[in-house]
Amino acid sequence: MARQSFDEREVEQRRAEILEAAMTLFEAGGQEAVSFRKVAAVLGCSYAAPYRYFPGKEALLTAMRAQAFRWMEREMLAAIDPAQPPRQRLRTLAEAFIRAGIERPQRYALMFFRLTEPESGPRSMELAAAKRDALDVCTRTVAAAQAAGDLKLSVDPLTASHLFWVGAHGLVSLEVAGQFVMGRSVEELVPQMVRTLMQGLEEQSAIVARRAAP
Amino acid sequence: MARQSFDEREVEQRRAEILEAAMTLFEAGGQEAVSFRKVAAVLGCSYAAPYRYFPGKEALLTAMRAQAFRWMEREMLAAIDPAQPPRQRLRTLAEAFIRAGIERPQRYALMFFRLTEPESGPRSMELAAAKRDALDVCTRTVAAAQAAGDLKLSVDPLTASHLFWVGAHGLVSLEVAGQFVMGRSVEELVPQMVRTLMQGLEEQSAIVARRAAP
DNA sequence: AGTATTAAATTAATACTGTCAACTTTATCC
DNA sequence: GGATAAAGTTGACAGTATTAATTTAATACT
Repeated sequence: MARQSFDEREVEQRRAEILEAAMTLFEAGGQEAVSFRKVAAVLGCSYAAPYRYFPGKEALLTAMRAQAFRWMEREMLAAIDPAQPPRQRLRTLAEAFIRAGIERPQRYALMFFRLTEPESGPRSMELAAAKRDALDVCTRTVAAAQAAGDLKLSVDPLTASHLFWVGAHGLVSLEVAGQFVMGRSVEELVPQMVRTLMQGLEEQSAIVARRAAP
Repeated sequence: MARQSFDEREVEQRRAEILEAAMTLFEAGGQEAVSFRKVAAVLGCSYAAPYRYFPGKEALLTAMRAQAFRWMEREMLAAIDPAQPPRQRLRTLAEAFIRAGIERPQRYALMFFRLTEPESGPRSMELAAAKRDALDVCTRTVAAAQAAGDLKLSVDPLTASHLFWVGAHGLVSLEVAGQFVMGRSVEELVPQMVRTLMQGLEEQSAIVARRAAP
């Protein structure tokens, strides 16, 4: 028999090279700067070669999205400071997410600004995993705060972390899409959102207690 | 001298026809189903004719966005029931926004899923106005609730309405982008988000009072 | 009425894009 | 060395946005 395929390592290596080239183009000029032809030009191969490794542009974008979610996860993990009290840690985490998104609007848009289409294939698996892992950082932090007794939630931790996620995403996505032009900056809104969510999620008795004995 | 231009009415009429054709295509197949060539085909003119009325695709999309915001404003206004107490009215408004967005994901994406680029030209003015008017519905409802003494805010009404807007948008945009695949539906999250925001935005003394004497 | 003027519309052309099919190269196994 | 099959290349098709050159047609003035 003849050679049947690259070593799995080689294939994965080539895929990574293509992905890297695509990411380079993306960082330089956003989503519309990425095309199979430009990617091929960067790699010095012909424009149809990448099709051997990604069945279409959507697959390439899916891989790029997964990478972006991994990046976001790292950003969040890097922001966690174990020295901080759990409550404060959650606040820091939210701020890190928001800052990261605002500083890299293109990447954020890649991750979140798209319509759902039926996902399938190995690339989508990886994307789903990356997404889950990023959200897990948030969920764990909420759970830790609750376990430490620093945060008394009126809902379960998973719901609470989802609501934090939703709030943070609302802020970033509106900012990135330029919907705050009404003379108001996100900077003012971020701490207010975080405070509002914390206060709104806490057991009301906890608030009373906190006010009575700070 | 010869004819210098269409009557302004005629020009605006033609523009409206083009916009309508574009919207028809959009409703049928989303953003990628809209092209100058298809619009022209629908209108029965040549593919470059629309350029007389919209300088480029971005201008056409801007006009479409304004229309979408006007639609959202109508949806919200239609949901307002003066018979309801102001507090409940706000809840209803949030739910109407969220429902509308989820039912028309393409339209919602058109409105919110895009990166900021320097806007200019008359079309952008109209878009900004439509956006402002839609948000104003929210702001007015919050202000009315506060004026009626039904809602005691710990922040100014404009900030409060912005936070409601952010929360609602967070929910819709994540849902529309298919980010809730982790086995949780928006339906559960919507009321929780609304309750959390309301509770978090209220004066803490008001909560205590509400608990003491419901 | 006839003609000059000029906006509106059309056509041709450029430069891209994603994707597929046919073809060539090339590395490995027997 | 020759067979084999994967990897890569090339050509082609059907789109896209956009611009420039050109044609059409309607008006205003002589």
